[in-house]
Amino acid sequence: MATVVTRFAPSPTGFLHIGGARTALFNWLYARHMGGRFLLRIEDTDRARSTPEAIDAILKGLRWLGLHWDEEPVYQFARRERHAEVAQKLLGEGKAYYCYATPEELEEMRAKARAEGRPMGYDGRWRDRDPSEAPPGAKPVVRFRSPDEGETIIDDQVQGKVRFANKQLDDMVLLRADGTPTYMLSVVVDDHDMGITHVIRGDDHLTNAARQTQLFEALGWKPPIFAHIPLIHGPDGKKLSKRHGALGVEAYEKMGYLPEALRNYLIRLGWGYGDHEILPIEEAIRLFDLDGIGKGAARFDFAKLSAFNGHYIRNSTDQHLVDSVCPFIEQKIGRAVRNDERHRLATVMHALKLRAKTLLDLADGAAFLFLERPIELTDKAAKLLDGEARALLGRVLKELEAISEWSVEALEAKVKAFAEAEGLKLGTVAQPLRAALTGTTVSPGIFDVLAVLGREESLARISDQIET
RNA sequence: GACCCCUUCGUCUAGUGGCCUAGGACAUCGCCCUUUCACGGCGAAAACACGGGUUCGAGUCCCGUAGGGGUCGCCA
Repeated sequence: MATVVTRFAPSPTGFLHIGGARTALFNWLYARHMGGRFLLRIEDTDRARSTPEAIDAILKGLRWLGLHWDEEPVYQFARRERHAEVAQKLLGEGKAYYCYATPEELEEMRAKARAEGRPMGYDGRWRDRDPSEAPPGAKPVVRFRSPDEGETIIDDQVQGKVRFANKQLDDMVLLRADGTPTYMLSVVVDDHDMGITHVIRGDDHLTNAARQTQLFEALGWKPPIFAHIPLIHGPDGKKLSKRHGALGVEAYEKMGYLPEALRNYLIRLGWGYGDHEILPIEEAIRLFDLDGIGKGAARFDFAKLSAFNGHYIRNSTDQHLVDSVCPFIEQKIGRAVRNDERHRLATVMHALKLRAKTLLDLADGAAFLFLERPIELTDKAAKLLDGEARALLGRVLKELEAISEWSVEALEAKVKAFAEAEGLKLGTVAQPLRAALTGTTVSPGIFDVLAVLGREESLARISDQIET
């Protein structure tokens, strides 16, 4: 059995969007599962729209997701000579021909075909005409002489057997008038030359698979095995647009999603293995297979992505989270996080991470550590600190000042004893403390907060509220 | 318009003719835990698009209808 070789072949006209990321992921997973190779090919033959920035964004996106490719990426444009050579070969064998039809003529053909209810496309008018009849000075394109009878069958690993009547498929352009190869030619030649065995891509390419199969056959090459995966839709079932999630993966990074969570979410979107939801990458590699891919389009759901993200955050080590969240905190506070602050962050991370779905949430949760006195109160916190609560804080302050060992255990014992002595529920004491210490009504356990803030800062924040 | 694909809870899915009184996850709602919010635990509501067949028996097979999507470039 030959080694599996898959590829991801983005065109660098924009960032790596979520659909592309999933396609890349499936190709990567399949190659890893089969012990094969995963190659990267940049389809940059559209010179007008391809940009180095886009290439950069795509490579960065793949790396962030941990989808490392084997070998050097192939740049399609660099292989144009080879593509042209193949077109010449076809020309020589009569399997392709020069076509001098003008854009206006083509437009006319489409209009006519539509009116007559026929498949739209080129009518083959130069298929059998002698080039000597060419209009003087006109630059021709090279078209593929595609079979006009019979059918082309794709044995798709996801969609099953899909049949196309050959007469539905018109003669596609192989070489443009300027001599550069088109996508249709380039993919076939490159997939062949790169030894690609499995083509896993969006099902918007399903019809292309038929045309490409014809080309493979004309060239005497064996077509790869195809697997056309359904597209991802927006939450409304419509095509994914920017407002729903057709964003570059770097946008997800900025929103505070972990690459492992996005990966897991993407795996589950359109692929299933029984009831498995949480699939760490090694597990995914072990279980991934083409026949687990669903046929229906899936809708993108941020809520579920966030749920996965929360899971991965809770299961990350505290240190890893400190490292990951610091850039978000620095963004918020507008300065670098100091070393002592990192240490303090690490001591409450175990509590913070239970409360976060994203790194952005985590940064919000950690915000109280970075406040400058006197701290500002949210409306809810301010409302909670009425006269009675402030008076209570005064009495608690005395207790806390008397404490000798500023530890979670000692603080807890002290405050609990105080509440009991006052005949109060712990919450009645804890909430005003939380408001005074964090400026909010939501935070990790109050003893964790006291402990991480330290004696001096805690006492100061509390007395700030008593004095006002 | 032509061709192609798709259709199980709101969403992602399990289900490959009897195990389905249709399972899980997210979201929603309720309860428990509890110093807030989370986390965690328990529970509820919630789906086989529709119509015909085939079969002793259909979510599972076939046909049709409806709805959704994709493709029809000298873009990829």
